[in-house]
Amino acid sequence: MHVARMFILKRVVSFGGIIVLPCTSLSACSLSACHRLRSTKRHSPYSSVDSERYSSLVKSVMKSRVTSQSPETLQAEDEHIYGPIVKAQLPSSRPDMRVPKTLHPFLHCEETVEAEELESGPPARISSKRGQDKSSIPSVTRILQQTLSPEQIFYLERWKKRMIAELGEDGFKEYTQNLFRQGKLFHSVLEDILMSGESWKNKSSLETPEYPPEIQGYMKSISHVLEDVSAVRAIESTVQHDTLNYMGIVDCVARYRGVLCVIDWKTSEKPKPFLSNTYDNPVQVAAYAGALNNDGNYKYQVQNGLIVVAYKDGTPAHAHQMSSELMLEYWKTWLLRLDEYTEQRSSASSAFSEKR
DNA sequence: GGATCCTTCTTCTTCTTC
Repeated sequence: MHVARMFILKRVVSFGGIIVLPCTSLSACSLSACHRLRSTKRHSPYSSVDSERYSSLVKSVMKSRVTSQSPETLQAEDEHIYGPIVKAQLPSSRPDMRVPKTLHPFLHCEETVEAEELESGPPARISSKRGQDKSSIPSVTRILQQTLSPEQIFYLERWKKRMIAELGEDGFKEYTQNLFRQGKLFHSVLEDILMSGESWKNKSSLETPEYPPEIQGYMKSISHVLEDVSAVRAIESTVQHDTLNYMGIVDCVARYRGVLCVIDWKTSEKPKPFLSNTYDNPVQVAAYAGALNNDGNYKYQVQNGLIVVAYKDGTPAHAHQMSSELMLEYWKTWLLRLDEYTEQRSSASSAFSEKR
């Protein structure tokens, strides 16, 4: 049976919970027809079906359920329903069997400086270096954005399209602006708290009226994580890799349960109970740590990472601690992304000079 | 002082039945 037709059948089956006749095209089996079927009498929905005649069809549909849908098949199906995705690329899986061109070390030197006196002063806050052409130094965020996998681009476009269909262009714009505003507010309040020494530990709860109402839930969400945070060394501080030539801003460097970590705070609408739910966040953290370790402004090394996902309803945040081994793995992934970005840039610039 | 940059988020199929 043709693959696309199979999906239509599958979706129809799930829409109405009714087995319908095989159809040769979407027009022959429109969604409105399905709704009509759905709204008909509820008693014994299978009574009108010649089950013997369609038993092989039913079997084949059921058998196909073990096969997961891929971006290719979803795209074909979505194009029937929503029309083609404007920026769609042919998705292909990217099994990372590749190795970075150069395996730059994650740490600047093997001996990690652990001098206690470094922890005594206030947290560092190095703002971006002045007097340099910043446009020539790409940021971690930009590199990650420019090197998203085709799958990521596909699912993000698909999500955007669905959201616009639901909220409209303006509604979608407002929705994303609101997400950004909340994230920024959360970060800035957290920054103040962490700058204030460890006074947050004297509070029984971070859910106090002094914080803006829209982020009180997030503060409650992270309160149990903050209990384990100590010795804050840097907040919202610029890091720049001396040789790999990229920069970024780390949210926080502190000890979490006694281990020095690069900490990244995130707000999320969906629960992210596993590290694998956080998409590129681990790569981002490894990139920051690698930059910090190779930035002359910082006299210490950080081998571990922590991603904290906070929730608006106050549900306890998920804190994903990354071991030094895991950080090294993500460091390699980061180096690959960096290679990819460099290749993109060089091919773009050579195309530009050819044009001229 | 204005312009620009970084960052802030968003993704992974989806439903019923027991």
